Amino acid sequence: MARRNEHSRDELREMALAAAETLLDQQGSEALSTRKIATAIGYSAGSLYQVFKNYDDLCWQLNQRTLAMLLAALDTDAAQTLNPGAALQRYGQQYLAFATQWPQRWSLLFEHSTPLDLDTPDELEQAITQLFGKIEQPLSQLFTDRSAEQISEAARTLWAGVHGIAVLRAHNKLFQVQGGADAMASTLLERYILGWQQEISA
Amino acid sequence: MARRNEHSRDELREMALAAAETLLDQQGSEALSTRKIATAIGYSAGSLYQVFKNYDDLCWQLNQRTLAMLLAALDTDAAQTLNPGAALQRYGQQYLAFATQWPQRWSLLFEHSTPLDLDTPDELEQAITQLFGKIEQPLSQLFTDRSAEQISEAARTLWAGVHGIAVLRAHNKLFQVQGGADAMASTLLERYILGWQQEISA
DNA sequence: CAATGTAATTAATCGCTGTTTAATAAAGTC
DNA sequence: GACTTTATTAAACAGCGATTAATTACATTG
Repeated sequence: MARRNEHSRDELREMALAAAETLLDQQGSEALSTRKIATAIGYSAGSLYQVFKNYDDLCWQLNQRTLAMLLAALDTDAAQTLNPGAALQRYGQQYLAFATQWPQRWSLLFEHSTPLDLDTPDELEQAITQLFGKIEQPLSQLFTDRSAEQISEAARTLWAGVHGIAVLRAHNKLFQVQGGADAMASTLLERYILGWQQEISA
Repeated sequence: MARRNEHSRDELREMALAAAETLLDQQGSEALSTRKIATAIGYSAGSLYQVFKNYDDLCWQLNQRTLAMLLAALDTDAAQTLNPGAALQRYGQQYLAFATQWPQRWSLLFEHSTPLDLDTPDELEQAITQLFGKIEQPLSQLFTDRSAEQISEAARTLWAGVHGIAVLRAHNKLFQVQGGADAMASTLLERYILGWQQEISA
């Protein structure tokens, strides 16, 4: 068959990733496959290997797009105008909301573990660094007398905490109250900050 | 071939689960398969279906054993003699240590999401409830004037927080400092408790 | 325009997976 | 010893990621 140049390489890549996102959203990561993606865009499965190194590479590129979406979702300029504590609260709520809105994409982002041979792509690591940077900013406003390392560690701790809440909620069954995740993240952030301020004044 | 009754049903089940744990520890959950497990115990893959409903069921039973191990690891009576704050710290460190010692089993416990059709087995839910109970005890000692619901929510929040730290550490690359997880969990617990106490006195 | 070379696309194949089915062999029963 | 029951397996099925050879379309040259 081979209708050549009907789509450019980049077009094919974009079509495949878009189709994969749709399949992922509708059927979950378990049901995702090269054959289904290829069929969805009217190509053969083998053609995907001209655009992706392998299935793992395709997943990384999916995750990269998801991370970009997540960063954009946290990029409301409202965070700039709010006071630092409220900004942190807002980040937490937005993170949980993102995990709710895109459960499958968000889940793939963290369930897809690096298969030991290759390490995390640079662009993914940069996005994660960017994510932590967002949290460090209001934190450094709140704790001006703390070192950059302490701010960085606190940012990672708080993000890990909110992430853990999202993880447990995603795996159902761990919370009886459904609306509890938001409140839990809120108190986690509030009490951590209050406690840290208490440490300093002591 | 069919040498019958060489092993009882329960023996076969035990052999399969033990072999699966070895394979899991050595090669990870991705490499685990019914054929490999069966070969390891000198049986055919089909024989496993007399003891396990399906592969998912086998994973659930693996996870059940892992949860039992985790509960046992947290069952040091030292927690009873320590003051509440130190007991919580100890639980956190022991949880992180468990995730370090059994990375593959611990990972399977949370990566293996329920495939929608069947819900989490009762025995697993009970074990999780037991886990939360352990955390609630020192918390209720620290915060005697709080309601059971508030204690319960705090226990889940703190456990989610420590769990999130373990998750991020397991997926490598998210922390530059390797020994940082312990310190992060420690400060998370300490500052949360301090902050909560501050809330009360206010 | 025709011939050649090149690159895209696919059908077929490989080895793997979980799962089911029919055949087989051993044990229990009368 | 004959018959039933049950454990066990080999074989098959559908699907997976990945590779390969063949085919088809395009581009380039003479």
